[in-house]
Amino acid sequence: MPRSRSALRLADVAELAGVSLATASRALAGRDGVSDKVAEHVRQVANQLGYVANMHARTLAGGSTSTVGLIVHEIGDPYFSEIASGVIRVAGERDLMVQICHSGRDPEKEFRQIQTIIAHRAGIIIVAGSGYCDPRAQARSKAALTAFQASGGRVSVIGRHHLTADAVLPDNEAAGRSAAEHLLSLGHRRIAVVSGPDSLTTVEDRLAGIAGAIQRGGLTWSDIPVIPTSFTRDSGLQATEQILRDHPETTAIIALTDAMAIGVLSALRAHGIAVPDRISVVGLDDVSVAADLAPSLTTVRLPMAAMGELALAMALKPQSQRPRRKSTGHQLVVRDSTGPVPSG
Amino acid sequence: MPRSRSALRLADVAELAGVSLATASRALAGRDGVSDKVAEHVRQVANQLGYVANMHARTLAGGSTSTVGLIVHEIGDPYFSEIASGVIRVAGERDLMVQICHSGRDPEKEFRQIQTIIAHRAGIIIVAGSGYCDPRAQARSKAALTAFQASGGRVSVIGRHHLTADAVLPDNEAAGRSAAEHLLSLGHRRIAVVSGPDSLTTVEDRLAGIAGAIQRGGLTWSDIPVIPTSFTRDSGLQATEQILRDHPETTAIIALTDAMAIGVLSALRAHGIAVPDRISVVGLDDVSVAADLAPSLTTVRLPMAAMGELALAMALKPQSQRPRRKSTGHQLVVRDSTGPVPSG
DNA sequence: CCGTGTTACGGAAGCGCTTTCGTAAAGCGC
DNA sequence: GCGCTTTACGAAAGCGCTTCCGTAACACGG
Repeated sequence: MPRSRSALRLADVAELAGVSLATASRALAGRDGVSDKVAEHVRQVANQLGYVANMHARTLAGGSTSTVGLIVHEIGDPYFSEIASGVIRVAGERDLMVQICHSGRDPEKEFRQIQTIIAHRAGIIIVAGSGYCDPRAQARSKAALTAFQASGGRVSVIGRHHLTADAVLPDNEAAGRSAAEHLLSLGHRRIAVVSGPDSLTTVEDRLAGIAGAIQRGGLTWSDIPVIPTSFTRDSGLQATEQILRDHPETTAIIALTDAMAIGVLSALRAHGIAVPDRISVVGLDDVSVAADLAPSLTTVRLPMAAMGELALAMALKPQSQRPRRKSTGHQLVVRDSTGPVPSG
Repeated sequence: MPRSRSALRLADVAELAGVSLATASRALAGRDGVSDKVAEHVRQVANQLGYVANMHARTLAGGSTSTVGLIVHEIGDPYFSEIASGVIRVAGERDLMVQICHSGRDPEKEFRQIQTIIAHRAGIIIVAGSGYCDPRAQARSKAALTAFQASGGRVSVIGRHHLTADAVLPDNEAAGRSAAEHLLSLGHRRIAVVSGPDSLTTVEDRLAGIAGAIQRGGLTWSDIPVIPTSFTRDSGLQATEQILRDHPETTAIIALTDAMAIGVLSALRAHGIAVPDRISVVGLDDVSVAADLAPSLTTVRLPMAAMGELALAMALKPQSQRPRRKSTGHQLVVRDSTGPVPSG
C-alpha cells in the first residue's frame, strides 16, 4: 500500500516556532540543551499544529524503537488473547505499540514472523506459548532471536523454550500435579488424560506433573490412558468419545487445557453422563468462561494476563547477565465439575 | 528502549553481490530494470546472509507502509479477539503487520491511540467496535482520521460510526429484532432487556431492533424494562438481580451481548431459577463459548472473524468515490436457553 | 555507418529525524 | 577589563533505503 504522506514535518514546526531543526527535536524529546522557555514554545506550536513525529524517521535516525512484537499461536484463543491483553496494557502505559502475529504453532511460520518483526525493527520480541520438545523445530527461530539479542534487541518468552532469553514460566508441572492430586484426593483411581500435541513442552510438563502425582498416589502411570490430540475444544470432544469407548470404567478426566475440557464436558453432556456424579472433569488454565460453564469447571488457574504483563516488564529492563526466569503461581480452583468418586 | 542495530545493511548485500545499491534494491523488490540473472544472484546472497530489510528505512525512503493499526476496546474480550483474529489472518497473507491497541471505550484514549498509530505511519487504520451516539465524543478522532485519509491513508471501521470511511456494518438492528421475534414467537410477553451503555450506537441499534419487534408483536416498548449497564459479564449478573427484584414476573431476558448473557445465566443459576423453564435467555454475538454453556445459549450470530477479514480486505482496495458499506449477515442460533413461555 | 530506442545498471538525491560538532553569547573570577 | 568555562542554539552529517536521472552498451532500421 502507498505511503501516507502527512505534510507536517518537524521542519514545519521548527520554522513556525522560529528555531532550528535541532532545537525543535531537542525540545520535543525533552532533552536538555534548550532553555525551558523555548522548549515550551516549541511544544506549544507542535501541539497546536497537531504534529506527530514520524516513527520511521525517528527510529532510523538512531532514536529509540517503540514497538514490541508479540507472537501468539492464535489471538482468537482465550489463553492468548488474555496474555495479549496483559502485554498491551503494559505497552499502553509506556507508549509502545504492540505488533501481533500468529505462529499457528508452526515452527516454520513462527520463524517467518520473527523475521518480519525483526525487519520492523521492534526493540522487543515476546514469544508466547509453548516451546517445542525437539530443539531442531525451533533452531532457525532460535538463531534469529539470538542474533536479534546480540544486536541489542530484547526477547522474552512465555513458556519453556530452548532459548537463552528472559522467560515467564507458567508452572505447568505443578499445575498438572495439582489437578491430578485433586482427583486422587477425591478417591479417583480410574483417570484418563486428554492431552495435546506431544511435541510441545507445555504438554510434556503438564503430563510430567500429572504422572508424578499419579505415581505418588500409588498408581501406575502407564496404566493411565493418555489421548494425544490438539489443543482445541473439538479434540477434547473426540478424545472423550474415545475414552468412553475404550475405557468405559473411567471416573475422572483431566484435560490439559480448558479449551479441551470444554469439549470433554460437551461430549459427556451429549452422552447424558452426569458430571461430576459419574465422571469428574478438571481442566487447566482457568480461562474466563470456565466459571460459567455448567457444571462450572474445576481447573488450575494460570494468571495469563499477568504473565503477559510480566513478560513485557522483564523485557523492558536492561538485559541481565544471565536470563531471568520468573515462575508464575498456579491455583487449584475447585468448582462443580469434580466430586468424589462414584461409589460402586 | 535502544535501537537494535543489525549490522547487516543492503549495502553489505550489494557489495557482496558485486552490484550497486540501486540494483540490489531493485532486485530484492522484484522491480524490473535488472536482468533475471543478476536479480537472482542478489536474492541468493541476501538470503544466505539472512538479510532483512529495515522497514523504517524502507518506509522513510518513500517505499510502502506495511503495517495496519487495529483499535479494539479490549483484546481479552472474545468479541474483539475474534475480530482481531480475522484481521491478522488476512494481514498474514499479505505480509502486513498488525498493531493492536486498546481504546477502553474511552473516546479520549481512542484518539491518543489513533495519534500513535498515525505516528507509526500505518497505511491502514481499522477501528473495531461501536461508535458513539454523540458525534462530539469522537470529534477529535474523526478529525484525525479524516486528515489521515486525506494524506492517503485508508480507514475502515467495524460498526456504525460518524465517519466517512469504509464500514463493515454488523446488522445490529436486525439481530436485535431477530432475538426479540424469537422470544415473541415462543409466546413470551414479559420480556426484560439487559442493555449496555446507551452512548454506543451498537446499543442504540440493537435496542431499536428489539423495540420494533416488540411493538409489531403488539406490546408497548415503554412497558419493557431496559436495564442499562456495561458490556460485561458482571453487569449482566447485576442487572439480572435487579430484574428479579423489580420485575419478578419476567419470563424472558434479552442480553445485548453474549458476555452479559453469561452473567444473566450465572445469576439465574445462583437463584435456582430454571432456564428455560421459568425464564428464557437470549444473547447476541454468538461468541465461541455460547454453545458450551449450560444451558447452551440461544443467541444471534454475528460473524466476527469474517468482519475483521472484510474490514481489512476493504481497506486494502483503493479508496472509492464514496465510502463502501458492507452489511454482514446475522443468524438466529436457537439452543437450549430459550423455550416456550411457562404456562400459568 | 549514423541516429534512435531500449535495456541494464550506477550515481546521487533525498525521506524526516537525531545527534555530533561548532560557535556565539553569557557568566565568572581575578 | 581579559581569559576561562558554561549555556543555548544552529549547521550539517548521517540512519538505510527507494527512486530519479544519467550513461554505457547493445540492437535495430534506414
